[in-house]
Amino acid sequence: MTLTAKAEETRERILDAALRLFRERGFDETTMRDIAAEAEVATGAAYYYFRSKEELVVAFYVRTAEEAREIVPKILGRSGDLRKRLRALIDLKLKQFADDRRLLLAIARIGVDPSHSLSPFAKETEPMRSESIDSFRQAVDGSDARISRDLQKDLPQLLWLYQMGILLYWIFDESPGQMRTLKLLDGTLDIVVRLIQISSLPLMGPLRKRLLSVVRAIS
Amino acid sequence: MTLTAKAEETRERILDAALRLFRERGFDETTMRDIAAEAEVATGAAYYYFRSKEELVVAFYVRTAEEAREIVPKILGRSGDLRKRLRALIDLKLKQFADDRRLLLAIARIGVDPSHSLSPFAKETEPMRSESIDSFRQAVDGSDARISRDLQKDLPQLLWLYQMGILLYWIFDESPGQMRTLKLLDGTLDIVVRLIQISSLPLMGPLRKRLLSVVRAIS
DNA sequence: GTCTATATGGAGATAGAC
DNA sequence: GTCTATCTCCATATAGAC
Repeated sequence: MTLTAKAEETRERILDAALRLFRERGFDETTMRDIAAEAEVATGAAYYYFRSKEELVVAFYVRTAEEAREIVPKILGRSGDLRKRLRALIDLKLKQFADDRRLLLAIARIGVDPSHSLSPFAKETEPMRSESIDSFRQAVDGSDARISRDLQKDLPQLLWLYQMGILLYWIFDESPGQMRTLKLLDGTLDIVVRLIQISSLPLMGPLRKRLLSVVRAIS
Repeated sequence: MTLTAKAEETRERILDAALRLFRERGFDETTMRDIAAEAEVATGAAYYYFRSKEELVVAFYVRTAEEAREIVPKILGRSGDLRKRLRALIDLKLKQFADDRRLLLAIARIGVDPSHSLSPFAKETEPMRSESIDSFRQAVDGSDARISRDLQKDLPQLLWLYQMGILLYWIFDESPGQMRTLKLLDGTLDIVVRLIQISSLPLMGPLRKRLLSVVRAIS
């Protein structure tokens, strides 16, 4: 998988050409022929580096994940408040994708099919997924919220799922400045944090255990 | 939109041929040429009646919705228990689609894109959607559960959304007999009903109001 | 209105040049 | 290993026959 310098340059040229065209005219409106022409290679060359058009979008997604790796520790250092920490993580993602929001539509189409190898839920994308889940683990563990031990184990995954839901809503949110998503985020994040606290009360043990056993049975 | 008898027969022949082939070899593996050939018409004829391959799946979906219209009142007559009533509605859908579960994958791909005219969330499919939501309204209204008035208004839509989530999970559930979905249903339905009851307590007014205001802001 | 014959344009595959 | 030229197959469009 290690590429020569020349190959690496060709690959980057194709990816850049693709992202440029996707931004200009949209994913569906851009053909692989267009991309190859823009990068000044034959169509087959584009397929040599990216097995499908969707894989170009995934490559973009991977780029942002690499960026995030460096940023996450910084933004988590700012506060111990769980709500703020979660908000920081989600805001980062939204910011990273802000200019290419519609592009994620292509990923969303794949995303609903977990058997597709490029789905965020597929085995093949496990490394990226667990890295993302792990950032939620950091957000939880480093916070000053008191969370029952059993919940603490599965919470990061649940929060990641919550983030995916928010992202999905955002992708299709055509309200000005996507303010509907911001409202959704404002409203639900508050509820989520409150539910975490409520369900961590000893009184809530039975309901919490039931919920967690369902979560474990299906995931 | 009223078809002559002959046209109606052709349309049915094409739809039946399509569903037969979809079942035999799957949606992606069946081409419009295959379908037209199986129905003994030209490719264009298939497109005359169905604007796209997906529309054939939607036609199937509409068939089951028509069936359901007669069955729903019967199954809701059997018990006043909210949990049982909701379970009956969801079980019906699962039963109706049981033999063509994988076919719904084609709808799921569309489904995530609310701007697609065939999405269950699109304006164009509003009649079907509201009929389905209305069956949940019947399930709630006719039950013996005590539900706060404000929640009662939005609850049917929320329950419909819950059902869509279950269906989505089921479509991709490859466990034997889809028992994972049944576990998910068993576990979550219990929690859902309990949450409805808990949140209807006067004590929960503020949290409930916050939740409902979010729901209204985004839908 | 109902349908056939034929055309178009794109995703992806492949043989083989270098 | 990198890449070009060319091919196949399909969804969908369209002109026009009946």
